[in-house]
Amino acid sequence: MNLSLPDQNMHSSSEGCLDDDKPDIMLPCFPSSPSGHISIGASPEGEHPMTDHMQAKRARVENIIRVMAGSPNSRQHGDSERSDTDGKDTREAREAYRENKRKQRLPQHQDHSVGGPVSRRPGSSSSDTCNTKDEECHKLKEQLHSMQRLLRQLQEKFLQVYSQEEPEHDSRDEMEVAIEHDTLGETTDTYYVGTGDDFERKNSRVTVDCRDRMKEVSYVVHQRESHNLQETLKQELSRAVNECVDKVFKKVSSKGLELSPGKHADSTQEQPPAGEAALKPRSLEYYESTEAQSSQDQTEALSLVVRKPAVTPLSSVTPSVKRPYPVHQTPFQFNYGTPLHDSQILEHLLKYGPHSNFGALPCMPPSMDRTSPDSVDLPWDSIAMRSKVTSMTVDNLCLPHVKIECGELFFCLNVNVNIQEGLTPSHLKKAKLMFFYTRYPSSNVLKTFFPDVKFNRCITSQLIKWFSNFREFYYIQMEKFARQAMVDGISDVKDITVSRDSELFRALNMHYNKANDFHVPDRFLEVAEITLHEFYNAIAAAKDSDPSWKKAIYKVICKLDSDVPEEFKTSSYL
DNA sequence: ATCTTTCCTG
DNA sequence: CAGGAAAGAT
Repeated sequence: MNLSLPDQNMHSSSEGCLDDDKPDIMLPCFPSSPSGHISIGASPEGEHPMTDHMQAKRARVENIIRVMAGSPNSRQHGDSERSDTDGKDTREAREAYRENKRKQRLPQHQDHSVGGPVSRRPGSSSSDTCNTKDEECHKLKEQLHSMQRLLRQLQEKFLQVYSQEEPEHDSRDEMEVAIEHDTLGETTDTYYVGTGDDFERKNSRVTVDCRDRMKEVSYVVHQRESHNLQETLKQELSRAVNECVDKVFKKVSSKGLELSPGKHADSTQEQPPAGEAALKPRSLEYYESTEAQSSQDQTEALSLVVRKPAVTPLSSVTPSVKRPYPVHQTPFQFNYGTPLHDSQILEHLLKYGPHSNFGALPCMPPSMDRTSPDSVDLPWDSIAMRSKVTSMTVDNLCLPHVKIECGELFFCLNVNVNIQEGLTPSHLKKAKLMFFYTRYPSSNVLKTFFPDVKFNRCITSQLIKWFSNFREFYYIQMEKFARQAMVDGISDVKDITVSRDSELFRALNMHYNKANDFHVPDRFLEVAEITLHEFYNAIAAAKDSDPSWKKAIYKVICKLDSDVPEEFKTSSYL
């Protein structure tokens, strides 16, 4: 991990904030953030005004993804998924008990300026525009080619799925031939000569359409060397992707994924455990049939529904796929500073699948089998493609206006694609690092910065509890060192400083950044120093005789939160 | 009344 | 760090 975030992401002055008397609404004092504190990614849910239709559609697709991939996280309690390094066997039972006991709803308050500025530079000015344009053009061309390649892979995978489900039609070879031809540049309309299978025809049509779309983009690339090239190409490129993916998805839908309208219920309701059979590949027909026959027992939000394996005996073709992605997979690094290309997104999806973790790994609950990493790639491929197709279309759905900033597209994908249930040690690590920026994160902030976590009451409480524990340790240290300063006979608060050499800092760093592989922002040192001063002053004024003397200090400190850098949304913190 | 936070314990 | 009681906030 080489995270060394620039300190200008932090508040540079605390005084301005201190004057604010509203602890719930933070007013970031960004000297260098014209875009301010508006989060572009926003929260994974709800903040994009979506129609009911869209939400229902999205919920259905999410459910499809989950079911099809047989997510290892499809089990019941989020907490039971937590990687349990301390080996307490009673944890799950305790969690279940706690979950049942808890009645409170998720905290929804205090949404202070989620997310920091997106350091998206307005682009270089006039001087080097020529070279820049050439570079841009070249990059875009590369993107285009890459996307074409990926599209072919997509189609190939797509066909693999169907050829497995419908072995009577050996359509795959046919498609491979088509792809081969396409690769060789043989424009042909003979794609769907052959089986006469309707689906094949449709899919081939998709292929042709997509390819034609790509050709349009190519045409633009070659024709437009003008000053608007960059934007034009971006739009063309992205539109092409969206259109193609959408077409693919529509074929999937027409093939058998039409689900009954979503019955949105309390999303926090319990789900039936999926069991290990949940990860086996299932034919689309299976979904159709079970959807029809068991629709009455679907009382939960579709996105949460996981089919009980007992309902229908599953194919025994692939015995035990426990994990749809490689255990030792390199976490996908994403940097908003360099917007991710669509093709990279596709590539990642193709490589690792929709449930691959762009961020945190490992994310396997201890109960899951980690011993068979070899089994991951084979059957997963077939499952994965369907999920990929639908996953990507989910994002299409949530961005119908074709907002084409790659970063946003990726964020949307990331949210929808890598949903984890349960918090892992890497989530804990990330939370600790976030503490360097925010001591009092709102639940909305937490949701924003843990987009790969499927939140429920329990998870939210746990995350909040983490920060509560962090604070506890923090304040204990502060009090301890403040009292020590008293004992040491320091009479002036100004003589108390917190530097990276300070013992106090070392203690804190050891706690929140044990690996010491994260560059703690200077602002945290400032906040620590302020906190220490507050404690010192209070103790010096003998205010600690008041049982609630710390409250005043908490009130001050809670205003010193900074925005957590965007990188925390997607980067890996392992 | 419900939810958040702190405090204490293990 | 989690569990739970209790205080605090709304």
